[in-house]
Amino acid sequence: MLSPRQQKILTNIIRQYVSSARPVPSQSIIAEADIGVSSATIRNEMARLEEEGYILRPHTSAGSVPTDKGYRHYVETIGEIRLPIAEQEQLKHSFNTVEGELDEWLDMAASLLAGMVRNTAVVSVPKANSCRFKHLELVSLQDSLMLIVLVLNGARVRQQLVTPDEPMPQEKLTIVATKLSALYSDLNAQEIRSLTVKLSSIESKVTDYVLKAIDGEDEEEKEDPYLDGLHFLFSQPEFVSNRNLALSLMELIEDGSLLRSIVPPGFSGGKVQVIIGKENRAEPIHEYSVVLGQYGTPKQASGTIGVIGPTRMPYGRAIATVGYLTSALSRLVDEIYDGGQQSEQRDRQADR
Amino acid sequence: MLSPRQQKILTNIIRQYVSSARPVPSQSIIAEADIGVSSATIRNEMARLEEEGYILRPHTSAGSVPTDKGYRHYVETIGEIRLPIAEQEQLKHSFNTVEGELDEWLDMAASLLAGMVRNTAVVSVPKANSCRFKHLELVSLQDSLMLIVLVLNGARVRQQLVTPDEPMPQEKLTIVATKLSALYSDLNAQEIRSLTVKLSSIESKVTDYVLKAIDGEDEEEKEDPYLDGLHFLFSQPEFVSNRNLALSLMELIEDGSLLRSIVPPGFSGGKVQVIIGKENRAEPIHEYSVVLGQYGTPKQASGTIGVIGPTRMPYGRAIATVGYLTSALSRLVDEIYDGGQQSEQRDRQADR
DNA sequence: GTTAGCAATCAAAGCCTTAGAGTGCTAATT
DNA sequence: AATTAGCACTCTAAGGCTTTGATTGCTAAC
Repeated sequence: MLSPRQQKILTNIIRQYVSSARPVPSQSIIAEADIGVSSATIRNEMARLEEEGYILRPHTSAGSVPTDKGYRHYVETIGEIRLPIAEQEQLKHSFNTVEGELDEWLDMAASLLAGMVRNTAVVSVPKANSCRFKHLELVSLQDSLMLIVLVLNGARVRQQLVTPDEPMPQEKLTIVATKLSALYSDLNAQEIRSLTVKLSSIESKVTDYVLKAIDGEDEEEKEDPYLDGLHFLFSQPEFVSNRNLALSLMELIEDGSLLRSIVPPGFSGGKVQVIIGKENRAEPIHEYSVVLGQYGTPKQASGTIGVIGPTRMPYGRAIATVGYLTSALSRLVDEIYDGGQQSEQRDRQADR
Repeated sequence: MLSPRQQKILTNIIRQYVSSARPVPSQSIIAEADIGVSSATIRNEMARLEEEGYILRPHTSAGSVPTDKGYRHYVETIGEIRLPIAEQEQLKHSFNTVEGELDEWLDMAASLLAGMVRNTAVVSVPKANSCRFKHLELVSLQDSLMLIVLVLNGARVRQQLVTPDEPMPQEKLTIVATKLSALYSDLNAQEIRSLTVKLSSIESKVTDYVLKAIDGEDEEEKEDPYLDGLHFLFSQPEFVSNRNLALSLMELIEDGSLLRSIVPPGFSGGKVQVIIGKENRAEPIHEYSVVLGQYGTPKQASGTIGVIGPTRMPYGRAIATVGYLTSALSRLVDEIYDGGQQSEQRDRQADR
């Protein structure tokens, strides 16, 4: 519906508005976009763009500001975006400085994303769709205090302090742990429940905890996501003009309910998804946009990574970065969860 | 140096200013403080308080605003403060809804503190002054990936993914883990290093990780502290008047270097410490105050809990709450770290 | 369809005035 | 010597008015 020239103008308006945060006048469009017409023509086109709802004007004699619809059109038409090789290298490099634990990778991902897009980044902990027992360990810390360490599939480690009824020496605990580890190996909660083995008091106490923990994993994710770049929310000029909105957004973020209200109902992996302004379900983010990716695979485990910021956001960069990090984290999850495919795994190793 | 009446006036100015955030006029002092003099007398006293540096005036015809010195005096003279019983009960109750992991207790502490004082709360993870090996477990996740789970004293669990050179069946790993667990039990890094036992390739690889982990614990604390109530920083009127300051503070908080720059060099447990405005070492918090407590004991493990907010802060409440939470967390650390004293432990149990 | 030219529009900044909150000072009072 | 009533003085905050400058909308010519 938009002529190529209109598109070009719209795109240019968005580019300029994203970086300057002020209405874009027809003059600076001719200056920046290499289009062979005068400012008057641009103004004519602008009038049409406004009629169609792609832009709006703060007042009669002001420049153009993109609307949600304008951004939407922009996002739909930029097509595949890749990060420049140099920046990919940089990300890869930072990523490689981390070692070991999943947490740190996720934290790093949030930090990189926030830095690249200069907005707030959120990374949720991957949630496995099936939770299986892997291993159990009981450690006596002192006579009447012991630590249960539970390893689930996907290298998830859970721990809890427990006070047994009577003191338990380490040897005894080791025997219990070994027995239960063998018994429950690779089972899920339901399968463990259906076992009809006679258990001692301590064994059933431990089993109770194990079941509770696995059930907990299967339920809603309660774990707080990794956050970074919160301060960007407040350095943006949008914050000044609408303080209350930014504040309620911040509370949403802090109490951890952000992702729940952001992620749309039918969100499944694949492409990076962009939700712009009023397209958001949650009221407090009607003036914000979100760029979301899902990493991992539904079969194994999957988590969400995203950026949130004012609708005036560098969508290209955001989409590219989220896309890049999505595949990086996917590889990671794959490595941790899926042992079967040796060949694939070698690929991954080589890739890093 | 201050007459009782001057004290009374100063205290009242602070109380009012803390809750209203606007200069306190002589009128409202007579209204609130039950002092048998006229506003003219108050004004005379105010003039003297200003000369002495306890208060200052935004301009000639404005009311009083406390200075750092004024707050300092106030804090020195309020004496022992206890939380009202009702609120103690409430805290205790919230605390008891949490179960199990240390992390959750700390998170809860931050959340409660922030809520009570309506400011940003920080709780650092307790750092043990000595780190000892407790237990080791190796879990095979797939042919070429294994998980090392290391338990240290104080119920600290550390984990790392490792790719061994050759596939290792679980049985083999269990044997290795059992052997090393027995060998290193209750030793610290140095003692482990001084052992001269011949180790297999896999055993020494695991040992390397163990040593690295223990060394890491002994070093600077790198773990991010628990944060809550960040949004309070931005709902305060102070934020509007000095946005840049609040922003740099927020960056400080986000990159985790906050506690390092807050905690004064010779800070050791005991009493709750209050650092007001310019008394802070770090430049970005010269208009903020910090109320700090140290929990745990130097002998076992200790962490820091604190509130940070504008100098206009409810010091009484803050000190009382930090004090309360300090002892609550101390009990917790004691329970986890110190097994020797049975009698003490029973007390603690009864107390909850 | 494009464009030059110019009047019309509007926000932002500056300036002035006013209102009122609150003090400082003086002189009277206890 | 301390207190206080009373009043002039000070200073901010708010409102209104004007000016400035950026930018458009429109018209008429190309």
